[in-house]
Amino acid sequence: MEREAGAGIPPINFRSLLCLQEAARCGSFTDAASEMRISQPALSQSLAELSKRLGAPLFRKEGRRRALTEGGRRAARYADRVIGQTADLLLWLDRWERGEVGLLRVGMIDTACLYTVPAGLSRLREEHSEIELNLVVDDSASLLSMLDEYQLDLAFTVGPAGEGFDSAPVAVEPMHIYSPPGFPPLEEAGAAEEEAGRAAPEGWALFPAGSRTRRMVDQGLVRLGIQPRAALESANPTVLRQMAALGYARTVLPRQVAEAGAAPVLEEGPLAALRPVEGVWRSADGLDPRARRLIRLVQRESEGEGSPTGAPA
Amino acid sequence: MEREAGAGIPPINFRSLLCLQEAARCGSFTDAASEMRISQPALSQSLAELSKRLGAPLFRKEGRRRALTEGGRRAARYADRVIGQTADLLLWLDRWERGEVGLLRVGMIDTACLYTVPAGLSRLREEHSEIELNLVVDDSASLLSMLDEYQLDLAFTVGPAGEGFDSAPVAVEPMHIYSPPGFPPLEEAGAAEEEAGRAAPEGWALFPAGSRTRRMVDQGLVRLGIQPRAALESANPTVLRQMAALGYARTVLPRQVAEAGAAPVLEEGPLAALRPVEGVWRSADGLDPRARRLIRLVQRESEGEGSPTGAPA
DNA sequence: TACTGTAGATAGGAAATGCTTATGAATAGA
DNA sequence: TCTATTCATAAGCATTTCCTATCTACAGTA
Repeated sequence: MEREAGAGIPPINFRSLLCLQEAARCGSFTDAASEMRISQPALSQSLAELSKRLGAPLFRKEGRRRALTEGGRRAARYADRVIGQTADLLLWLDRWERGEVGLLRVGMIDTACLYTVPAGLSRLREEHSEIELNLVVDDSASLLSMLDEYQLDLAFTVGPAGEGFDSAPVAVEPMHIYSPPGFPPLEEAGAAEEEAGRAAPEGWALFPAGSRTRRMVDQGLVRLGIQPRAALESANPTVLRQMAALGYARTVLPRQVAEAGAAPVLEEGPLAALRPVEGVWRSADGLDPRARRLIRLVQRESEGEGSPTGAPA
Repeated sequence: MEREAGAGIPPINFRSLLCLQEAARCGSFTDAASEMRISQPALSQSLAELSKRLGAPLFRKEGRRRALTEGGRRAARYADRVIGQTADLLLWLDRWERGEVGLLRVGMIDTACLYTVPAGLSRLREEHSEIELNLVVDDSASLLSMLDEYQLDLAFTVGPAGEGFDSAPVAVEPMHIYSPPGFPPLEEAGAAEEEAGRAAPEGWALFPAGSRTRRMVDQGLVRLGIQPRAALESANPTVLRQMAALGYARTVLPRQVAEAGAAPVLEEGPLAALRPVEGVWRSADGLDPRARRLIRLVQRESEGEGSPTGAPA
């Protein structure tokens, strides 16, 4: 036996429900028609058609007017409900289109979650409490694949985003070399390493090999004449700072991370990279209205700190 | 400012809601179309049209398929609700048309309420507890005018009903003359009254002047050679019996009423009239299905007691 | 009783809607 | 690169829906 979904439901048009609602309210076809700004025969026919499709008489002749039958009253209550629900839906959809309600699934890299985004996120919650937020923190590559798989609507990652994505810059993080207080000066360290190949005692605490930031850092260090040895890898910048602060290794961090600790125990060396943080979305679907709001707020809140170079499309 | 009832609500057809529901369930336009036994382009267009009218995208391209957007999910939930409510309405209307549910407003004369109708009414409540009953007890003329003014759907009155009404007989009540035990025999009483004009001491307790039953009784008494003097008038047959039982007057009552008292204190005289009790409805609207059920049950229950001569139309 | 105004129904034609088949464009998988 | 699949688009036809004009039934009134 085949299950038929809406089997037996006749093709009712909302117009006819509006006609019924109005006729029930006015108690007169003529008045209802003029209220609805359609002709009297149109309303009359519409109601006749509705009655036929529902399979029950909705009106009875009472004098030269028509009065609702009991079935008609029930159908009118039904029409009220349906029209009300429709109005609700239309209202919600409108607000959804405007980005005032709905779900926003956002992915962020660690530093974005720690420093760049939270202020804008707070503003968004203040201004639009009806936007439901889902947050994910991961590395750029993972976030982009989640975005691609429609598990996210927006991701704050290290740029550039690449094929299939659009993006708007929200911050540029200067990444400096940070050394523990007791470490030898960078020049000597670099020279020593060059001489002894990889025998130099001072290692580095770095982002994981293969990550966007790591590539960026590696290139920067090379430009500074440094070939770093990774003594420790972590995707968590706070971990890197901690290791450096304990004197185990040098590291390269966004300045905000390095300066976040209680006392400035690390010595800031030269700039190794300028890491761009972008809000990214799928180009195929365009920018979600809620995501647009968040990006705008993040850009506004980070003004002066990072470098908001452009507005989202 | 003019209040527009359903202003801004676009003309949505239920077909398109069924399409949305099915597409959401199947996750594929092609499958949904074949489930609904319409062509794939029909469903595709229907959904495009719906989306346009709702003013929001319901689907997004995901590979070569289409996946619901958040607005689409919401619209689909809405479609589920509306379709469910529509199915409920259709079911109710069907049962209403069959006379299984709904309101039945019934008027009855006293004796119908006391003897003819209650058994049928009980059966109706047993068999169709979802029929809501409104009962009114009054005299035939009042009931017929209430029926005419659409305050009743059915009335059990003394026949014949007259112009604009149809009817079905449910009982015939034999009405006899009943005298208190001490009263003189009827012949002498009649003679005495004829001789002395209206000086005879024995009065009559009768239905009110102008009532259908009173006219019937008067004619019957005339045929018996009696010109009754009304010492007391009441529309309540129980009152008439009581007055007769107390020895104040003769009366003419349906036998059921006369015999209803604890002991048979009244002496039954000759038959004065055969009072027909009918179920009556407006011919313009036809017989309400619930009313038809009740009439049938009343006829069946009173079989053997009264005389059910015919079935309702 | 006949006259008159009003409420709703019916008729005929134009416009919109919805369905079909045929075909095109984009994508996933081989 | 080829092929199969999924949805979109196009063109033609049937149905629905609306309009104007007219008709019928009823209520109030002379």
